[in-house]
Amino acid sequence: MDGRRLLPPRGHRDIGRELLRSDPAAERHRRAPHGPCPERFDAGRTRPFEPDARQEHALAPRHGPRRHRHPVGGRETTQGGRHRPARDRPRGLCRRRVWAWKVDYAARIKAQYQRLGASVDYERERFTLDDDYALAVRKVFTALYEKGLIYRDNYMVNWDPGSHSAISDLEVVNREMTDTLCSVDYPVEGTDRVLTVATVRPETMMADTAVAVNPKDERYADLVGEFCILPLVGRRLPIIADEHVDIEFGTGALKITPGHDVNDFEIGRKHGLEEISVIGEDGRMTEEAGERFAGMSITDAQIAVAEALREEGVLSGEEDYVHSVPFSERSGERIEPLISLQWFCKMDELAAPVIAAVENDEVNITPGQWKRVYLDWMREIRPWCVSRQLWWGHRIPVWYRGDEVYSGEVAPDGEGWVQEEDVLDTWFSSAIWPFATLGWPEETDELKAFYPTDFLTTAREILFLWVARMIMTGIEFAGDIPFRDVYVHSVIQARDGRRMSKSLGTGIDPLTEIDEHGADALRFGLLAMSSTQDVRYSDAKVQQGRDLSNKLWNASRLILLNTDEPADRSLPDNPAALEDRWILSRLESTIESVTGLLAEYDFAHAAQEIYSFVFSELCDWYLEIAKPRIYDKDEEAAKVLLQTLERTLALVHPVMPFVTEEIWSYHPYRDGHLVVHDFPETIEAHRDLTCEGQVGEAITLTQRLRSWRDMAGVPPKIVLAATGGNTEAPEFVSRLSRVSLGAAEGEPVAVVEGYGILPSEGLDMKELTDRLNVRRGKLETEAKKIEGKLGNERFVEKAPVEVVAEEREKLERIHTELSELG
RNA sequence: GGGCGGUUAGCUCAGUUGGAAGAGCACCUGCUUUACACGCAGGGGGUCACUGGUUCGAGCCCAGUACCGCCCA
Repeated sequence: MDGRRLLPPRGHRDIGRELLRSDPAAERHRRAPHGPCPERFDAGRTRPFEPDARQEHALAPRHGPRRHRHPVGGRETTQGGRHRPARDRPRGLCRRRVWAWKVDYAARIKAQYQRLGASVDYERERFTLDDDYALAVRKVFTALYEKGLIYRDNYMVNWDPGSHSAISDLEVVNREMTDTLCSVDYPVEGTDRVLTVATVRPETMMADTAVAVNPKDERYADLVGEFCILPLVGRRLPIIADEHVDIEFGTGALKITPGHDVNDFEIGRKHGLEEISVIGEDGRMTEEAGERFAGMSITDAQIAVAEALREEGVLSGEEDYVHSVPFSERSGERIEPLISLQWFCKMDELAAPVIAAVENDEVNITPGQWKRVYLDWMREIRPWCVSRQLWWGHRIPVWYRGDEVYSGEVAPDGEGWVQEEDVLDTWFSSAIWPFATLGWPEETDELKAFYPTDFLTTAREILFLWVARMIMTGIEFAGDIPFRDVYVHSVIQARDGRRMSKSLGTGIDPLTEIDEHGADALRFGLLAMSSTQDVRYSDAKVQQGRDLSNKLWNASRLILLNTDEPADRSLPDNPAALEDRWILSRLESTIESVTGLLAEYDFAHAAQEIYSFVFSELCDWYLEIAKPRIYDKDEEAAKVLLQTLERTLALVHPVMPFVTEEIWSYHPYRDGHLVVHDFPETIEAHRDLTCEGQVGEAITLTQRLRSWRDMAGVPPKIVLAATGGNTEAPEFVSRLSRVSLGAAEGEPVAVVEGYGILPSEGLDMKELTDRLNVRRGKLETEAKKIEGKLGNERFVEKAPVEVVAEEREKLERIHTELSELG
């Protein structure tokens, strides 16, 4: 290991999100000669190492929900249950459990990465709660607080009644639900008219503070500015105009409940409406909901409120309504949008340089379509809720004493200070991963050497949550972007096209796949199958990887068991044998192509190139052509074989590290491990396009002869003889086609590519005639098509001359073959 | 409701600027050829979702339709 990598965090439970693309890409960077900035990489999902949702869920209920907030700095809300005492004992317990878990989990992750063959520095690990990392987190928080970018406020959050915490958008999953859409009549004050509103959540109506209509809606234009009366409660609600209201939906009148609906909250703030909460953080109705409903669960309240409305005769309609409803990924409970006292970070100021960095291509996002998606999101960015009500995590570095509030890296001097109970959102500490892991805020050698990094691979769902925030903090605190390239990897779906997910049971465990097919096969398969942004898991591609691994092994056996180490390894630029020049040239083309594809992060095509070079060009043709010389211990052949094998192994190693390293250990040129061997550079002198053309023609000739043999039903053992034709054809054509060219004179029974095939036993002339007739039919159809084209004056006139000339050549070739068929 | 992606061989997917439809797997026929049957050779198989348009020429460009998927609201 070269000591330049950081431990990629987090385990691979499912590979749908966890492709190893960073590894081959990193190796390309590492081995390719490049500038003074060495690289490091964060592999895979690389969410910095923290307990995940399941772990937290397993911990939290055991100690009960934590609900203690210091009210300083924010307006109190009307929800209940927020003044419970702090529970220090559970925090301590939880912390110990998390650390025990961390030790165990870190070992598992490490083992998984090792089995997958990730080329990282296993000596360097960082845990987000390490002392120095935690200090960096506090420093960042304090700096943002002092700049006035972090503040405390009552705001709408995704409240998870199950885990008793605000949760991030990422942890919210939307599901289709059928609910009852209730139409409720709100009488308009001072008239006998009613405004009918439609809602799936009648139980929140006690928190209504307005009714809104679209300003363009003529039906209600005269009512804007008037008031209506909230049924059951009797409160006066202003009728306001807001463009957000959909004229087509329901009656076109929308009840506004700023305390319990995200959109209503925004509208409420815009119009300065009162924010009332009737649902508590425990998921039950509060006293604010009125005696009749207080204490009820939301489901019970829904039924009870509908019943009450029915009694009053204002429930004018009920129908089934299918819509998507947010649920917590942590607890499985339905998310309650609640107004809650939380810590926020202002984003506008921090986002501006991030938008600029991406717009100016200082940070490239691949594939390009994500750049726009990313920018769209960044331009609409909202304040970030950074506080969480969990037992573990980075405790917010804020202390209270009476009305005083202090933020700093350590507790303030003096008596009576109480630290904030809330902890930071995991993405807050993750946001500084690229530089905090390198020792920031100290100006360490690592920081100087490795920051900024070259690239990051990531999943698209955390492009905003994490990647954007890393860029923000990077620019703000480390003084530079954290990486130049962001590669958004594709999502592998289950074999049947469904999303991979534990709850659906559609996950695929990479370790099981490795047990069955080997790590090299899995790595190859994942690269090969990930051509587009959403692809199905393909067992066939993993099989292909296994086949490639096997092929490499066997080809190497042929080479290594039959060659002696040459006294002088160097090769002339132009070896005497045609096939030697050919394979060297083809290898150069392949290296050039693969290098280019890796640079573009086109891993699927890179895998394809490698596969076809090894199978087709190296094994099927070159090794077969060279076999006699291999067995004869031809020295120049040995040099070509050993060098070609060496360079091929180095080329394939990033994709298949295990088998290539193993083969390398038997290679006479071995000098240290392959993992630190240079990625092959192209050798221009080996390029020989004339030779590639010549051998290409010889290969085509061989294939035509073989095909003809098959058509004529000639048994494999029989060697045919042919006369005439091109006397320049390489020796191997005769050998590989089992048609001895120019070996005899006689009256041919057929002509193939200008060679006259002589009569021989085993020739089934009947079979041949039948099949040749089929062939003739095809050629004639094709000839007619081309003749039609060339007969079209407009084609000849308007198409480029090259295209027309090409068509003429094609036609000529067809006529030649037709005449050969006789 | 808004945005994006997809629809090509039995299956999973390629197809660069418009110029004779490709790969892997599966299938068929041969082959115990001394690296490899996880192999070799040969072969069959496609109205490129549908409709219209641009063009000498469309899988590719334009408009619309249908179905599938993802993201956001």
